[in-house]
Amino acid sequence: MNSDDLKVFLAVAEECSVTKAAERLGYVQSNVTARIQQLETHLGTKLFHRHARGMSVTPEGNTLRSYAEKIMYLLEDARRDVQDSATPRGPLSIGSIDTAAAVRVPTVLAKYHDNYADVDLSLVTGSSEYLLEQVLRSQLDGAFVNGPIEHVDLIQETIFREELVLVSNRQEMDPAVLKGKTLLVFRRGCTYRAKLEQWLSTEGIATPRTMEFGNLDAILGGVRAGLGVTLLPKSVVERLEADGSVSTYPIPSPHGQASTVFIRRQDRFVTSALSAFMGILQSQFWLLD
Amino acid sequence: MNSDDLKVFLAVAEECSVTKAAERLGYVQSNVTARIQQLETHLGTKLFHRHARGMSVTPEGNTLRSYAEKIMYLLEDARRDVQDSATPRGPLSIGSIDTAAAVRVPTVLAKYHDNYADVDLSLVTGSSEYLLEQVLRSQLDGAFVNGPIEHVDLIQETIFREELVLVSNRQEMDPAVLKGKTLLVFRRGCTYRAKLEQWLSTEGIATPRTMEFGNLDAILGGVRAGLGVTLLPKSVVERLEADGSVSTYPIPSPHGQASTVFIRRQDRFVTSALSAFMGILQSQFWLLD
DNA sequence: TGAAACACATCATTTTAAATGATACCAAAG
DNA sequence: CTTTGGTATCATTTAAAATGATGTGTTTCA
Repeated sequence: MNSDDLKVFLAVAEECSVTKAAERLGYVQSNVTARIQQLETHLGTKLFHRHARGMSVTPEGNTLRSYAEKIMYLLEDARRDVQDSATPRGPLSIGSIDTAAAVRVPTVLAKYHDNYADVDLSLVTGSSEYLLEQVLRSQLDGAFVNGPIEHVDLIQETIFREELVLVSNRQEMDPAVLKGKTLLVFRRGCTYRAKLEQWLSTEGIATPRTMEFGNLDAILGGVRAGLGVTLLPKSVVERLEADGSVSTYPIPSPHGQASTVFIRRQDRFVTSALSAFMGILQSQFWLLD
Repeated sequence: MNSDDLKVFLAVAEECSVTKAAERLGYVQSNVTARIQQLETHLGTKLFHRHARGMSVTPEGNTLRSYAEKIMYLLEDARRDVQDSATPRGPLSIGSIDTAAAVRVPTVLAKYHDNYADVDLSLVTGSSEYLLEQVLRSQLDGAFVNGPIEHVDLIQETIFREELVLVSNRQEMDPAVLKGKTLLVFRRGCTYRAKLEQWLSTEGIATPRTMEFGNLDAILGGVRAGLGVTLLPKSVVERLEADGSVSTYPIPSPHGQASTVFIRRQDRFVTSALSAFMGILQSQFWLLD
């Protein structure tokens, strides 16, 4: 048994399918079948249940899986640690929630790129839940998400605190106008929506109807068109408010506070590229807590 | 890079020699050379310095080495964890210092063998230092050594406490007789010797001359032949004392106390065979502390 | 109910990577 | 200045992995 066997095993375990795993690995199906069988023979254990829809891991397979994952991470970290020279280079994948990506993160990225041009930087946006998952799977080196996060495998550092405001195209703003209004929110995992509902329940106002949008610009477009109101960090709408296209209403504490944290996997090797990124964060923002 | 590459790499790193590594792995030298070169090319880093006497790892090589060791252990543990069925079987290597091997351990081994005949049990004797090293290298599943041990990678459990006594062939025994006597000790790493010296310094008696022996029987033979005296756990010489061939003199506390601990690697998978062994220990002795 | 779609298994064949064996080379020790 | 003890090179063999075509069994749905 070696790490290549485990790589094949893991692919099948994750895809629950020999065919899909083969596709992902760039192999032909029969090869993957053969290698799984070989591994099972070698260990003297059935690792998968076969059924018409695909494969599913047995308890023994599950045991192996946790080892296999650790080994894969170690192999990758070993390569990085050996190759990583002092000056940052190579790929760096950062995730960000849409709101942070709109106002805070761009300046960080710009400064980072100025200083470390050899790093191939990429930014992925998505919901906090999605980004968290990606960081856990080591698909992202780190991500800005809504905090606080509770997870043993992650390290979080609070980067900035945001003041949440209700945003509308009306001139005067008042919580009461929410009655009968529609709330425009992100599709999934919107932390702000939960905050709003908490607040409204203390105000004795019923939760408004909601419309779900896929991105920030769509939401802001909707607000300007009078489609409804939304809840966003003040910093995101500051410019729009200044030129009069929207008006805002601050949410009182504690509901009006949101923190953005930078998360990364606790046990993975920190590349010099990532280390430098965190350095920029520290230099640009007070690291809170 | 996969775990097979790392296995070859580790062998060379440990042997400081391609030739020896090849021998150990059952390969031909040119193959190992080629694979190391390939690995270096792949990582873009020199992993070894070449000199006339062999190879030595570079700093980068050293970095890789720690990862490689972890990965090797994980691979072995994965196999064990998946294969290990509830009923203990397979190999179990236990180490023991000579004194414990003489009186306490045999009964444990006997009982273990009675209960778990399918386990292929082996016992290695040696100094505490040697056994500790072997356990750390996972050459032994566990070992009885003189405690206490301080090591983050090891778990220790105190198994029995021994009362140390001076052993002589004379009838009357007194610390003063040590003057001008020779002390018979084990070659290296003898904890008892240190204890004796501590005690003697409080008694104001000069450290006696010493003779070094390789095993317990030789020491006891020497004592009976009037060659000198020795310091051993009371339990070891109880039988000899009863039949009158030696006499003993107890060392007062705290110098006269020695504990025997069972150590095992902290982070390795505990096979059912080892688990059962520790179960026997618990049933036969009070686990102290 | 039967044909299409889907998924894993089997097997003969090809391809690739690893291992071998012979030899060259190099530096230190004698 | 030759032997010894080590690594590097390279043509060749061998073994393992990957492929491609085909078989078998299950579900889906017309």
